[in-house]
Amino acid sequence: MRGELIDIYEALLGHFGRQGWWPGESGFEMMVGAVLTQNTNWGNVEKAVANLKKAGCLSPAVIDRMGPKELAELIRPAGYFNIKAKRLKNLVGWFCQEYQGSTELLAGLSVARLREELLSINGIGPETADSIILYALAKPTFVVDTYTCRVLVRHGFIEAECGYEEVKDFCESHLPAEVALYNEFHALLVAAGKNHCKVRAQCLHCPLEQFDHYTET
DNA sequence: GACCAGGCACATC
DNA sequence: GATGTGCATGGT
Repeated sequence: MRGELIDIYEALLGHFGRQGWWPGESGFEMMVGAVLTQNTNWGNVEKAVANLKKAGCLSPAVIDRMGPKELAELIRPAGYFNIKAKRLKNLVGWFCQEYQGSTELLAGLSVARLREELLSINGIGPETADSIILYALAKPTFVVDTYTCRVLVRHGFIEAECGYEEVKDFCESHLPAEVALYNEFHALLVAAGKNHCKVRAQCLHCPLEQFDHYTET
């Protein structure tokens, strides 16, 4: 018995508990964090966000006006700071120009429209777009990342060759479209991905051990 | 010192 | 269409 996707969720929730994502005090801070965390440890993102706050720069209008060099200096701890400064400027420029830097205005759009617009911005790929829609705007779209794929492949839910949209469609078609569920599940998959080896090594009660198709990779 | 971390765009074949 | 590469800091 492989179990259903929702069983994986329940097992992870039971083991790791609620993750409380996304860390951030405002929708805009979450948008910024979504770009800064690209291929980057969250601890480093927090340092960069703290720099922005300390400098009084964590607002759409300020970042929109800043020079890319100045912005890059502030976000240096997040790594890839030059490219991320450009990406942030692209995102915030669009946000200010089209939506007056208002997350309320942005949240008025449909998920499909938001995805289309976000994906057209250079530097915003599918995971960043979905993270913004789900976490900053609280609208239901499933966020896929490397951990999602790793865990779901291990348990035979998807093929290793599946692309982003395929994995997303699979998850959305096997779960109720609820923001709170999508939110928590993604965070739990990250926790599972991070803790996987440790959990397997140290305990006989890996949260997913009950499921078949379990293979070490 | 090697390896990894909550990706993405672009060049090349 | 698939595969490879640059981007960069900070923790383990």
